[in-house]
Amino acid sequence: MAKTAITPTREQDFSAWYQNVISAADLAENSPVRGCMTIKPYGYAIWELIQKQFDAIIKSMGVQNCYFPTMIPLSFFQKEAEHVEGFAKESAVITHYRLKAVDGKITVDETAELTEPYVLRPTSETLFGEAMSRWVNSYRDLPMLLNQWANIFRWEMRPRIFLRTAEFLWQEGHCAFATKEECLKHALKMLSTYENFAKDTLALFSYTGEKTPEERFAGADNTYTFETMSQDGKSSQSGTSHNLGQHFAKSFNIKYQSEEGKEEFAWTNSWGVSSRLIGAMIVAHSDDDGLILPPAIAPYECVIIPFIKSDMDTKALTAYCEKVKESLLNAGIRVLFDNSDMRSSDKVWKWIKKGAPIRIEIGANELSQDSVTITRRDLGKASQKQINLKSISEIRDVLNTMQKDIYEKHKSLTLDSTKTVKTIEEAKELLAKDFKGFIKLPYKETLSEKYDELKETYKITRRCLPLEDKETVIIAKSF
RNA sequence: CGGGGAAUAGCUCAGUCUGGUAGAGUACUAGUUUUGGGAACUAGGUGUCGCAGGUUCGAAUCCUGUUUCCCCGACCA
Repeated sequence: MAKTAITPTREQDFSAWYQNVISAADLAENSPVRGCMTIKPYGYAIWELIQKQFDAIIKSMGVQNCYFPTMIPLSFFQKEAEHVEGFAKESAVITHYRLKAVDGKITVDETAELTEPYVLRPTSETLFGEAMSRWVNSYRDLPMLLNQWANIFRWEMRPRIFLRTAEFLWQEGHCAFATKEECLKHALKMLSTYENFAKDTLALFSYTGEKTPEERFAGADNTYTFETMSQDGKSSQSGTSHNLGQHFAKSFNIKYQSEEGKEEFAWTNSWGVSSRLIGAMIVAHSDDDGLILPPAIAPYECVIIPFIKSDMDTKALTAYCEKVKESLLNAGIRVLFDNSDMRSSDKVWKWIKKGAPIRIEIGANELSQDSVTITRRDLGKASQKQINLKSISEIRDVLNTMQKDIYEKHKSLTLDSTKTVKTIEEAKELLAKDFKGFIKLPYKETLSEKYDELKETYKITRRCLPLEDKETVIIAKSF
């Protein structure tokens, strides 16, 4: 069997494989702080590309960015009963504002206790609610479409790098509307925006749907989600959109005067995607040789690797590589000329593990033929081909095709690993045979003790009721 | 937060039972020959043994506490 860059393989131990892909690609590492990660430059570059592209989308939809403090007064949580219930168990709380040194040891100064503790934001509905109560006055102020890019704290009991960390990065949109209909329509619009973004940018196929009541966001009328599948058949809640109805408007007193001069409560929604997207993308696409990045979020879509022979004119080769790099940059392609003095074959492996979509090899052959040799990361050596420098812009097409192919592959994986059954007994049969994937069945079938039994035994959860068919529920193991 | 495992060189780990002052592979540095999916030889540098106490003439090793990671649960808008 061929040697793989990552051990163990996905088949052998998916969880260990996942962590090794991240460290081999140099994306992130565990930090000394419990449950938190340090995102390294290559990993952060991926997040920046996600940020940049999604930010452009929401701005084109009329959303404006703003920024609130990381700390939320404890009293804000008390205003919405369900909400505090939902987040109480995973909140980090700031209680003191000063340190002291005793015998050279730094400790908390117990005399410097805050009169009101602050909660490190687990989400910002309360802050936005309080602000909107002042910012919304007239129907002319609506809709108010806001977003913030921020860090979030949730004291997770069992963290997993990117997929579930105690601190993570996200965007949270918070919007207020004059009518119930507008608000719901917009929440659903954001859900489809996420679905398309996941497809076009992260090459992720997803199931979109509504969360069942027990999975709903604390304080929402409806929670919508898009769920993506990992290669071991588990589901990741990759983004959500909540229709908050008037819960927060009433708790925080977000009122406006209508055209008729009447005072009305606004309707609000909120929606977010986080750095979990990176984790979802890794478990969906990567292989036993490491990371596979869809071109749209690859820090470098192409990496040029020179192959130097001892009797070669190094300067001529370097100059040629620079020329190739220039023409790719001119074609709007993110490219890196890896001119470091590693061995060429080591560079090849390095960029395989880091998931660079296209590897461009340039050596004596290419130099003499005015060409380059390209290899697609997802297809490996079989996809290797030589193209002429004159038609170098064809690489753009290869990247576009690759983006689509990775999506189609993930779509096939998901559809092939989704089984539809009619009864809870059939679902049980599947799970008993160690089925890895999603199971679709009539929702009412899961409203019995038999489902609870299944849930206990196989650790499955209701993922969502697909928008197009709310009588059906998708159940799966969760990340 | 409960149960189990772990923490020693950048990385993977041996050494811990039986206390005596730190080791391998790999990586790294230099040189030579190499280079198209993980090169070979030669010569070198590398450690608060997670952290804090304790026992001891002496602690990576024994004891106590603590932090972090991994696995299984519970938890997870």
